[in-house]
Amino acid sequence: MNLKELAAHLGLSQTTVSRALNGYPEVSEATRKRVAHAAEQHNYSPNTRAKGLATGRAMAVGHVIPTSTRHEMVNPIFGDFISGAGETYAQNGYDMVLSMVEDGDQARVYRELKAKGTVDGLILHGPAAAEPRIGLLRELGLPFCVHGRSTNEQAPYSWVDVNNKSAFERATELLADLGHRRIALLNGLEAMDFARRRRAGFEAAMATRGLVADPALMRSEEMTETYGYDSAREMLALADAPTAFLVSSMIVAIGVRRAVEETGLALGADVSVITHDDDLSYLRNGGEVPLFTATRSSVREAGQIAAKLLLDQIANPGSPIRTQLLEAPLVLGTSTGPAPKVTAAPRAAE
Amino acid sequence: MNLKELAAHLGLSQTTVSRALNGYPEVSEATRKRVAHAAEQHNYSPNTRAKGLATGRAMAVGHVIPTSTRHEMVNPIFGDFISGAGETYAQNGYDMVLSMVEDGDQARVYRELKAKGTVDGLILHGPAAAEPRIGLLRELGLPFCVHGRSTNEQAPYSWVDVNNKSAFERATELLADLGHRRIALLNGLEAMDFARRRRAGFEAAMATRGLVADPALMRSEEMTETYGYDSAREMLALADAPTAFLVSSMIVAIGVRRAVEETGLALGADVSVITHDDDLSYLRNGGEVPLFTATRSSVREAGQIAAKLLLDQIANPGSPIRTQLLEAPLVLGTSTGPAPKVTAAPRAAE
DNA sequence: AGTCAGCCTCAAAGCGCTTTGGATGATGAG
DNA sequence: CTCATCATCCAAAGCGCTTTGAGGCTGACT
Repeated sequence: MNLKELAAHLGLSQTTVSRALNGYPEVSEATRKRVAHAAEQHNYSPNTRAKGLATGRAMAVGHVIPTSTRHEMVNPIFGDFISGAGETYAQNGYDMVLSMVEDGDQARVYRELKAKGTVDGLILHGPAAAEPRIGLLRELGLPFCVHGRSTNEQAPYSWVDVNNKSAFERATELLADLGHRRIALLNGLEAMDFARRRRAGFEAAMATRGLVADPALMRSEEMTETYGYDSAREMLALADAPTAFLVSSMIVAIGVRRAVEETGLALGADVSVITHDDDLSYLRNGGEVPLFTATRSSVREAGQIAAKLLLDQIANPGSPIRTQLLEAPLVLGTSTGPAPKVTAAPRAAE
Repeated sequence: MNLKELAAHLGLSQTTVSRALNGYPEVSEATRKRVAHAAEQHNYSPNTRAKGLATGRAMAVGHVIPTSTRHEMVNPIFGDFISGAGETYAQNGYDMVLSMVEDGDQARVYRELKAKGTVDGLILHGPAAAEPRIGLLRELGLPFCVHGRSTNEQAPYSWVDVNNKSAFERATELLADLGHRRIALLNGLEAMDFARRRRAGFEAAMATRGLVADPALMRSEEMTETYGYDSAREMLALADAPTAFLVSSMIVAIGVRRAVEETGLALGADVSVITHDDDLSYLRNGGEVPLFTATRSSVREAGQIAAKLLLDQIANPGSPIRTQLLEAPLVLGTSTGPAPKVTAAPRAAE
C-alpha cells in the first residue's frame, strides 16, 4: 500500500492524505481522522527512501566503528553506548546505521556517507589524541558528536565525555591517602584520547603527593582480561612490587583480581585495586556493595546524551555547538584498603 | 555533486554516466574510464535514497534488538556478532541498520520496517522457544535469518546456530567422566531457545550416566557476573554442595570463579567449571592455555555466516532456505579436574 | 550505393513522496 | 445578488536515480 493507492481508496488526492498524516493545518479534523484510520487499517507507512528523497533528510544517524586488522577487537562498551543512543533515536523517529570500517578507509567512508546522503549526522567513536576525522567531518559539513574528546583539536566541536583526568586523579589520591606508594597504572591504549587523560590525572596526583610514577608500573594496552592478568602477574613478581593498581576497565580489573588471588594475596588487604567502571549492563560492579572501588560513569547514559546533542544539532543547524562533561564519582568497594605495613609486598612462598 | 551535474560536466547524458558507473556493457571502455575518473575526482557517490527508490532495493539489512523495560540488558555477545555481520555487509555494499525495540512493539516495528522499505532483510536475534516473530516475518515476505533456532517452529526458515545440545551434553559427560556426581547448571534464561537446548543436553547426559539433575542445582537467569557469583556462593554452602558447574557464559563463569576462590576452594581441584565460550574479542578465555575448560564457538563467525545466508537469500529470492549448525568443540583448560574424594557428602547409589 | 548490424548515446518515464501554487465551494459582508 | 474570505482540497513539479525504447553513427556486407 502506497500513498497513491491509499489516496485512491479514500477518494482523496495524494496531497491531502500526505498533509493529513503530517499534521498540516489545511486539513479538516474530520478528514484527518478518516485518513489516519485508513492508514492504520492498511498499515501504511510512507516509504523512507521516497520521503527522504523528497525532504532531503535521511532520518538516520550513522555510527562508524573503527576496526583494525591488527586486532579484531570490538569495544566491549560499544553495546551499551549504542543501546542508550538507540533509545533516543527511536523516540525521535530516527534510524541508526552502523558501519564497521577499517582504519585506513575512514576518510573514504565519511566522504561516501556524506555523498550518498545515507545519514543526517554521525557519532564518532574512539577519538585519538590527534584526530583527523574531526576536521574532515567539519569540512564535509556533516553534523557530528564525538564520544570522547580529542586533545589536539582546538576549534569547537560537539562531544560527550567523562572527566577522565579528574576521575583518575581522585582515584590516585585515594590510593595515596591509604598509604600506597608503589601504584601501578594499567591504562588503555594511549593513542586513545581518554587513556591520555587518565594518565595525566594519574601523574598529576602522583606528583602532588610526591610519589614517583614508575615506568615499570605503567602499561598501555587493549583492555582485556588477560592484559590485566599478565600485567599484574608480572608486576607482583617484582622485587618492589606495587601495592595498588589503577585500572582502566572492569574487564582488566577482573584479570588483575585473578592474578592477585593466584599469587596468594588478598584483594583489598595486600593489594588494592581501583578501576574505571562503565556501568555495563552485563557486567555490574557487584551487587549492593561494589566489588571494586571504582570511578563510575554510565556509558549508556553517555550514549543517550550524545544522541540528544546530535539530534539537536541536526534540527537546529545554526545553533551553537554543545558539549557535555560527565563526572565519574568514586564509589567505594571492597577492593581497596590501607597499604600493607611492609615496604616490600609479601609474596607467596614459591 | 549529483548525477546530472556530473553528466553535464562530462558532456554526456545521465543515462550514459549511470551505465558507465554500473558496469553496463553498452558503454565503451574509454568513456567508462573517463566517467570513473571524473566521479572519483569529484568524489561522487550516487544518492542512496534516489538509487533505492529507482531500484526498489534498500541495500540495507536490519537487526532488531529486543530490549525490555524490565531488565535493560544489552546482550554482551551482541557487539561481536554485529561486527562479524558488518564485515560481510561492507564487503557486499550493504548498510546495517539497528533498531532497539521494546518487547511489546516487536510486531509493529517489523510491519513498519517492511512498509517503509528501510531494509531488504532482517537478522532475528534471541529467538525464544516459541517465537511469533518468525511467522510474522514469513507472512510479511521479508527475507530473514535467525541467530539461533526456535524449537516450536516447524516450517523451514533460515538460521545459524550453535549445536548447544550436543555441546552441553559432551561437557556434562566430561564432568561425569571425571567422577563428578553433583553437577550444577547455571543456565541462561530458559525462555530463550538456546538455553532450553543446553538444558536438554545437560539432562540427557546426566540421565545417560545415571546421575540426577537436582533442581536445587539448576538456575536460569540473565547471564551476569553477579548471577554466577551469587549462585555459586549459595550452592557451595549447601550440605551436599556441587563439585562441578556447567555454566552458560564466560561472564557467569568469572562470577563462579570469584565465589569458588572466596570460599577458599581451588578451581580445577575442589571445584570444576565448564563454561560456554563465545570467543568474544574482549574476553578471550585466557592465553595459550585456556583458563576455563569450555565449549567454544565464535559468535563473530556466526555473525558472518548469518549475514552471508541472508544476503544470498536476498539476491536469489527463489532459492531454497539454508541453515547452518556450528559445532562447539570442547577445549580443555585448567578449570576442570577429577572430582575430589568425598568424605562427608552422601554418595549417590552407583 | 544501399542496407543492416553493432555500438554508443540519449530523452523521458517512472520510483513514492512532499510541497508549491492554485482551484473549488461554502460563508458572510456589503 | 455580488464579491471577498476562508476552509478544503487538488494537479503537478520536483527530489536523484535507473531503465526503457529509440535514435545516430560506424563499418561491413550485399
